[in-house]
Amino acid sequence: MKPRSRRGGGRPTIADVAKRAGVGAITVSRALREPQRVSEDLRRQIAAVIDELGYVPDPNARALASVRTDVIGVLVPSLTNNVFAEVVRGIYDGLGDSHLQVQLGNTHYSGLEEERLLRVFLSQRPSALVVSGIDQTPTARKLLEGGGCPVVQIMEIGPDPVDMMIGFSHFEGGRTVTRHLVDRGYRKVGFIGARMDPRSQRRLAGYRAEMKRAGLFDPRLVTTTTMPSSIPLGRELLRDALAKVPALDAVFCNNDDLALGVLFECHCSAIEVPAKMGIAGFNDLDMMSVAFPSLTSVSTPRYEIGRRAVSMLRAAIAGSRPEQPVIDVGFALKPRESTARKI
Amino acid sequence: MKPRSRRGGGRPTIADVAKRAGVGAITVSRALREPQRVSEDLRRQIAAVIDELGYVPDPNARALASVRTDVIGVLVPSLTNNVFAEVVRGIYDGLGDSHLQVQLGNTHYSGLEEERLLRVFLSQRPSALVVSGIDQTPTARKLLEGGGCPVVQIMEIGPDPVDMMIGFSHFEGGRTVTRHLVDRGYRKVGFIGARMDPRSQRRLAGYRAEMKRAGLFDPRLVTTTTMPSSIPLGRELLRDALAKVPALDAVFCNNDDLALGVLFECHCSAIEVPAKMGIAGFNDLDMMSVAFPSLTSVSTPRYEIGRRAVSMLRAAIAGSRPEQPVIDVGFALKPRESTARKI
DNA sequence: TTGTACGCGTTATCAA
DNA sequence: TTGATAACGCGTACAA
Repeated sequence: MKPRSRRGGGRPTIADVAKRAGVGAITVSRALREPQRVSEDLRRQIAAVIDELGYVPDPNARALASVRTDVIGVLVPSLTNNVFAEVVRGIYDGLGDSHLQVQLGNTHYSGLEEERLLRVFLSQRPSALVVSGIDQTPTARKLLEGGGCPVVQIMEIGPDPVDMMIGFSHFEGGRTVTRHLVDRGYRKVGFIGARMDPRSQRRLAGYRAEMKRAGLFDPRLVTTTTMPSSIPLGRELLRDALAKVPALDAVFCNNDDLALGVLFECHCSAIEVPAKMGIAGFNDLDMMSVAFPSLTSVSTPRYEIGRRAVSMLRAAIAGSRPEQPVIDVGFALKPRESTARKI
Repeated sequence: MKPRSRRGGGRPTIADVAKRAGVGAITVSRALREPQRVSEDLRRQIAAVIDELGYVPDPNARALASVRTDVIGVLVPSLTNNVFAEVVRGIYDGLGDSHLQVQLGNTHYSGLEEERLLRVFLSQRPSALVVSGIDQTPTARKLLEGGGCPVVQIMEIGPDPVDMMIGFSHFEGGRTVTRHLVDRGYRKVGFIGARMDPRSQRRLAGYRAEMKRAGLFDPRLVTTTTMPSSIPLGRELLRDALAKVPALDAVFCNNDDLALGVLFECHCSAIEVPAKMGIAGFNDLDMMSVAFPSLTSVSTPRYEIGRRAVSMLRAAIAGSRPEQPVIDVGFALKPRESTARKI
């Protein structure tokens, strides 16, 4: 019989703490997770030994031995995108004093990558999952439904939640902006879009519906690309749009980056904003209100979505199902100088 | 003796695969990790069974049984900040076809939070670690040195690496921009800075050194805040700076967001750029070249830093120490219209 | 309130 | 090239 070889770096284990404190290992375990079930005396004693030895629980061993871990998996299509960065911030803030850990995954706007990450995350037995949007692949949906943990889909709402949902209607958002432009007297209202993920598509659908209602729709007014959105791209797309329709007098941009690019292109080409060109963006990043002229946009409660998503999950983990599984947080049009044309 | 209870969701285990394939569990394990050590026949057979059963290895069990996991921990001060977002992109791209996984941690510019995350990460026995900057707390430094895995400090270089380093001198960066402004004939050159993390501090030090050299330094030219950087904040800070020094004729902004805010403030207050106000930023985000007028900045190889950091780590994991533990990737001044004053 | 026995799924070690 | 056995560190079930 050989001595224990201690394959792991020789870090103290729960057994070391137990021996030193003169108690059973399970008591140490309990002192950590359910202090109220351990007597005051032992608790203090154990705490002292833990401190002395510098004991840190091994999360892997914990995960292996337990049915559920304390991690909540969060899948977003992008970390760079300010929109999701704010959602993530809301999520972290929503954690509060809970023991939950966040595991972040970046799907890069790919349904297949979402599937892959879902498998990776699910293999850790998370206590809850956050996924973005409502366009999961059938396989991903099955994985979510069979995951055995609460799930919340964020940023959008739709008729058929996997479990819970919190977001708003991008179709209505697109419609609202478009109506605003039309109401301001713009007639050749273009749509400029990048990336064109499902939410962008629905904003476009809202634009199209409203333009048709107003009898102003023309497919040549729509300029999109699947390239990632950026400020430089906004400049390019406006040039493309003007090449197709020189009489263009306003644009609804897919998002705020594009809108800022459009503004720069207008400055550079001496196109007056809002007189000769109305500009509206989407999401209302903080730069919109300080640009010159200030830019119209649609404010979306991204931070709140992250925060409330976690609240819903924490409640679900605790066993209480929400009365309302689908929450519409809405959005708010922010009319500014860039569409303030004298009518 | 009770039947195995199968606590974990009933997923197939390596033992199931082994039994079905008529081999030992360890052979399945090897077929997965070191295929060349398993005969062609068995390999195919095992692969078929894995496919049939839908077996997925449990990362926790793997981590528990192994000395090292395949994760590389990455600690950055912010995920929102475009600079670090690009570093992270470089890191992912640098992974290539390796089996390495990335575990991301956000320190929120806090040394204590960095310490905490370091403990969390280290408890997973990562195969390598990436940390940002060179200002770790003494405790964090000890943790890194005792972590038993390769470490690379990124974004900055300094005299005393924990292990490896890749970055550039922020002091020199600040100095270079300042010299550029002075060379263009600006005399009341202000410094505007937000957040003021260690790297910002060193850029400020570079500014100060150069201004003193030119005999132009005045503490009232410096306007900083610890608030997070943003475009709106750039507008505010310029107003503050002008209130202190109405004769201000140029500003070196801590970063590009502030520079863009400064530009908007100039537009709004009808201050001519670059004639009455020179503007320079730092990092050269893509918006800088398309703004109107285009904005001078300092291009920093963030993506490359991420990519090469991973290369260094992969080499170190494979056992080869770099000849050069500290790599200076430099930076490049990008002079544009915003500082193109006729001299 | 505390402890005992054992299983969680995998890999290291050593022998064949 | 393959396999048997013993860890890895912790939590669950049940007993005391």
